[in-house]
Amino acid sequence: MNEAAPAGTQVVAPLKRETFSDRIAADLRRAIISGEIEAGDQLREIELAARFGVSRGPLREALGLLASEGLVVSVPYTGTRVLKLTAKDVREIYTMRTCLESLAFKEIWNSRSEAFATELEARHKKLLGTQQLSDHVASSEAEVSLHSLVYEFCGHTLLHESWLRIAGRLQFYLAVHQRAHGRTAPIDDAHERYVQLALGDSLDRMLDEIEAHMQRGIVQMEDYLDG
Amino acid sequence: MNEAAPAGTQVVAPLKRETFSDRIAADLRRAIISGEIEAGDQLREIELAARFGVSRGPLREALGLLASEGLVVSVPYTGTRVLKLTAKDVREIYTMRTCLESLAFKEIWNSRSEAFATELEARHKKLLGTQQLSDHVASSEAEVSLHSLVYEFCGHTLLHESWLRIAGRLQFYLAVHQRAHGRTAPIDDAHERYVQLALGDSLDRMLDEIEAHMQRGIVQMEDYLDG
DNA sequence: AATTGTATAATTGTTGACAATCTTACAATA
DNA sequence: TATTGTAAGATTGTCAACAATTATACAATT
Repeated sequence: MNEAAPAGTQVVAPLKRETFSDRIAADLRRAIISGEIEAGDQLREIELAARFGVSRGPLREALGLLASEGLVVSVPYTGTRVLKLTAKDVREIYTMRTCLESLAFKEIWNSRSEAFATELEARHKKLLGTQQLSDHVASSEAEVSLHSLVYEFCGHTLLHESWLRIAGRLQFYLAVHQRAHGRTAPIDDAHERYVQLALGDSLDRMLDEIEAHMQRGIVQMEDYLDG
Repeated sequence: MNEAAPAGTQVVAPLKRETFSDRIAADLRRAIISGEIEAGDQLREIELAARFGVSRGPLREALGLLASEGLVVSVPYTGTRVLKLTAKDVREIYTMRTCLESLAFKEIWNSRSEAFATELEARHKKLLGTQQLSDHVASSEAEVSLHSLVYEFCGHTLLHESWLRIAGRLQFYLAVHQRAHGRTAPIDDAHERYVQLALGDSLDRMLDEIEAHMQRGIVQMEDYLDG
């Protein structure tokens, strides 16, 4: 092999040109989260290619992206289906979140900016708005967006990337769960407390809140499965 | 309230048929980690397709897999190049490892099996062997394999998956680093201590060791960059 | 009725050709 | 000299047809 790039030149913000597969992956993601395509459904390549007006090549690439996010699972020569979440899956999502989000707050704690605070409150307000409108999809998106903030600001690229890889599954679960419940109203003031502590002055209390927040999420899921 | 065996058809070990892209991805991974393809090199699809005797379709899929592992980075219409690790990248890998491996040990601690202990010592012995042979590739693989064990045994699928997604980058770094150093001999008895504590009876001491282990890794990397 | 074998259909895996985009070299211009 | 425009080449993106594999229906057999 040959030819590395010149040592000095640093690639900055490649300004990625959008390719078909990106748009298709986004559309499919939306369709899955909104419930238009249900959990367990098979995603047929020919059918979807026709629907999006492309050939199977780019479509396969889009499915590959979704598979890397865990939203679909594909078996060679058999097909790819929309993820069917189990209770174990959800528990794992929450324990992972505890771990990742704690690290994110540790990383950002001593350099929380004004912009961070502003944006955090903006996203919180947006979440409250969607909850009042009973818009399940927008609500799940807003909740994920609220929690995404710390990953976006903490400056830890790998951590942010790891978060993005499970954020889709979380949003999928939240949307499904809320649809099943038939409500989007918050069960308590958890997010108020979350925002307040995130802007407060005790990292330890924030970390405790994260753990408690996730634990409540697990309990809520298990209650739902029992009821 | 736990555990599986739900009604309905359960997917049992799909026995994945191997497809071209899997084998190609594995071969490319090996070539990248061994240094046959150097960091920063461009991976040309036509050239690689010819080398592996396939068309560009499966090859592109293989590149997609490597991209999802972070071993290569691709820009639309421009190409995909082998990852060039920065000091920041390496620091992030180690802080992520601290976070993930701690969770893994918390999960497994009270259910460590006899098989776990046996396999841990087996992999440790294998690591020592490769280090004496000064085989950089095998040594980096053995070291990653040693640390992989806890993820394989802890029963946390999502955690394991997250680990696999950074394990390739870690092995890549270890191999590059060891080649640059020209040695594979351990700098201290870190792995002895790691194994001993992993089989010991204090989770807290194990967690401390993980943190220290990763911190040493970062320091070692920074020393190398300065020297 | 349950099981097994076989032909058929449906679906994914793979290929080679063509289109779109980027990179490079180089001449024209100020 | 430095800059800009342009054309050629190289590389990736996309497509439509073909091959390999799996799933289904159904008859034959026990």
